[in-house]
Amino acid sequence: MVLPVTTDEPYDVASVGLRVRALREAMGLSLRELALRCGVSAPMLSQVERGETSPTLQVATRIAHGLELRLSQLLRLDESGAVTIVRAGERRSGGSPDDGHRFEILTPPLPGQRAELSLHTLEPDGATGGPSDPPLHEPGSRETTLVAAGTVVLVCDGRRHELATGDCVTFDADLPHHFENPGTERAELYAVLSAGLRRS
Amino acid sequence: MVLPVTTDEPYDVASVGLRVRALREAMGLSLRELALRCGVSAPMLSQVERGETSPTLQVATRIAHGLELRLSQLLRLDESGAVTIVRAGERRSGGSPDDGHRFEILTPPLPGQRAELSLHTLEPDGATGGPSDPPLHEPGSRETTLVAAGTVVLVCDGRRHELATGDCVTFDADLPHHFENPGTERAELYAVLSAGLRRS
DNA sequence: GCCTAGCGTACGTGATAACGTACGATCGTA
DNA sequence: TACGATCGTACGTTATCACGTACGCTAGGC
Repeated sequence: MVLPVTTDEPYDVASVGLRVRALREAMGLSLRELALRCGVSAPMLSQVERGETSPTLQVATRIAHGLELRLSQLLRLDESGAVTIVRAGERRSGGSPDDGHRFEILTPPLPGQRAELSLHTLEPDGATGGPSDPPLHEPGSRETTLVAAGTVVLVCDGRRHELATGDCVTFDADLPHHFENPGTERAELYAVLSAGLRRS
Repeated sequence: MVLPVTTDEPYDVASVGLRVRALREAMGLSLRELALRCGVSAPMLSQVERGETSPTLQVATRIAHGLELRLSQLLRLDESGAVTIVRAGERRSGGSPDDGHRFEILTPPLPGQRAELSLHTLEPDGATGGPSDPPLHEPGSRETTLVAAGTVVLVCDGRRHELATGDCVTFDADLPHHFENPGTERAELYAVLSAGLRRS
């Protein structure tokens, strides 16, 4: 297998320090106060904030807890602060009329995005497909799908789950899965794919 | 200020090792192969996988890259593997008829959830409210909202953004914000709150 | 003015993370 | 059966993480 080795370094470790400092100051805490809260020495915190050292997962976890968030939250680099709007007519779309599955992606194609929202349409009488089609493992990702219209069947890891209009299902997206529309009317699905970038 | 110090340890560091091993084996890689990909020695990887050591953020980042994901993705502990369904009639709901804002939460109330999906209804003629109401900073969280019906105005950090049916907006949820419905018909919003647990 | 209290950071020590090497176990092949 | 190849892990050394202490600094108080 090839080794793509993402050359772009999404977050350099130093930026974590800046984030820690910003969060700490936003909470009005001093280094020693935060040190007490999380059980990490104040000098250590100082070094981490200045990027002079790379903390252990252990202490990084404690630091995150002291800031009242999870380590995975702390490590996100989303600097993309502003408001981004995707107008109804500007959606990225895909799928094919052949198999009766079409979809539109409602979130912007920015890197560092945490959740992707898409609208899927499944034609009646057995059309199959869905948010993350055939292979698409994307380890660690998770999917939430809302049935906005019609009825569908989710086949996840070999098990079938019947879903009616208004039902909402959450599952690990790195398991093999797909949706089917056994009904006689068109089905619409809203899918939230979280923490797994669709490598566009 | 009080120090709530979340007593529940959401993820123990050891579980990261299990996840690394699972992902590596899922990709069909040996310790040495992964070692080459990410620039971390094979013995180190072995120790991390067995939870015998807590890696530095630096090497943890490299390990994550070797597994083709971000560190924040790797660190999520969602062991809640299975499929969870919230039926249309079983939604958690809230809001008040007084101010014209009601909502239903479509995702299950499990801890470790990465994205929360909710459906909001804003009555016409100036009803205000929205996904994450008044204070609710939740540093680091991010929100995606789709206008499913009607027209609304997002006021985020003092700036007004007009949104029509089908428009989709993404922004940092830790900024002060709310939605208004200046129109004459009821508005419906789907909101995705990611990486910020609504502390229920 | 001085003195105390708080801040963030330099210093030196002990703990340990990370490396390279080498060992037994396992497997496919001759 | 013996062999080479590869697996995962134990070992010893070096680099560095993380601690406690101590320093210079900037404010408020008597």
